[in-house]
Amino acid sequence: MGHSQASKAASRARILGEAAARLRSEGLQGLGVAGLMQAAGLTHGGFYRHFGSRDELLAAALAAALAEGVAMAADRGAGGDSGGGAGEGADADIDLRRLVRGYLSRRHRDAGTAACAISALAGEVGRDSPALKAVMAPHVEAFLDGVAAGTGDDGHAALVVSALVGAVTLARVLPAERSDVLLHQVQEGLLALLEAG
Amino acid sequence: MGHSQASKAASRARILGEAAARLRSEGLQGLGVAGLMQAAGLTHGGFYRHFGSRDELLAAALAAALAEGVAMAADRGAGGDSGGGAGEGADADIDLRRLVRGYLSRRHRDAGTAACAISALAGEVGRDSPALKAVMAPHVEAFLDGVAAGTGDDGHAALVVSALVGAVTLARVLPAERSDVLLHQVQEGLLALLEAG
DNA sequence: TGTACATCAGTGAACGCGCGTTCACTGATGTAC
DNA sequence: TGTACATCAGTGAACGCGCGTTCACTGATGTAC
Repeated sequence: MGHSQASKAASRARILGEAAARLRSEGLQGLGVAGLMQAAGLTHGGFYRHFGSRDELLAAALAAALAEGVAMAADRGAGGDSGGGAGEGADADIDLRRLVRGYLSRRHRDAGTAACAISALAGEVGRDSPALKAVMAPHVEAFLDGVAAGTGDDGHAALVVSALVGAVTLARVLPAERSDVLLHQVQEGLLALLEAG
Repeated sequence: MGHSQASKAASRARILGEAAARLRSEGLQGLGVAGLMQAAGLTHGGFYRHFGSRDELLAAALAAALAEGVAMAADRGAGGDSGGGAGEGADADIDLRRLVRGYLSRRHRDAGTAACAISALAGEVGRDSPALKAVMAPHVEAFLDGVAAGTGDDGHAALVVSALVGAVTLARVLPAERSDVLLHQVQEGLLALLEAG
């Protein structure tokens, strides 16, 4: 076959995008080289033209998944719909009420492939290598800082972000009805908290 | 060799206890039959005298890990020290302030083998089989109910439990200093919330 | 109480399988002349 | 502009390895007489 430099970059982007999606819906352990390459329309042998090892891919894919979350949060802050991402406030401030409602929506809970990488993977990453923690930690800090910019209080931000992540995580374990109730309760609680300042 | 019925029960208990510990510190995927049996002082072949399959073990070990959490929470409620467990209020009410302080302690964050199974495994279980979710869900509900008995408000309980689980999960990803700060901030926030009622 | 026997917890070698990784190869791309 | 050549993205067979699982076997346990 033999392909151009441009198509190599496209392949890499396709592999990373697919890997980020699989990471969010299947977890760190669910990401296999063979299946990933097949999903990207390639054979497994070519993988090593793009990444030195599966571990290297994991770090890059986690970074990609987290970066997409930032982009999604930015979209939402600018008036996008509900759903997945979480991340720094960047320059534009986050609309906190919108964030709370979107993050604690059934849609985000069931998003699978499109869910926030922090809530989907923090548990596993916390048990994994320092390398992977180092990839995720700045995004968690940026998320905290972004919310703090909205609340004007670091302590409140820590509570809000923890509750967001914990609630979605627990909601994915509970049966449908109770899960919906939990999301709604935490949503109400956080909105009241934001109201009170 | 050949052993008595009493020693079979002891072996099973040893296997399950070791499995529960490994589950909490390594996650669902970290639990291998060979390593587990070796840690229990047996060879891998004997595993199938106790469990029909690895999946069956997983369900039993998850239940055991969660049950130990209930016992730990009960101990704490009765005046035990800080640390791991979370679970239903059983009959005795939970001391909520003590729970918050213990759950959000560095000790619990770093507990590994002895950490609360809900915070350690909820992320993975939420992505796993309905069978495993069905094992964990009642414990999450009991945890919520136990805290609700203390707050007298289901909504507050949902927020508190979500924040506890989310904070510990995020604290395991962040570098030491920021992690400590996060735990402290969420602790303060929740204690203030409990104060306000 | 002592003897013969069935049971079955535990052993350790072996299995099939899927994984991450390697490698010889192909052929279009991009360059040198 | 056309020709010769090096590069290297992608192919697909093969590898070693560890996993969950199976199985023939051992020998103490517990029972029947």
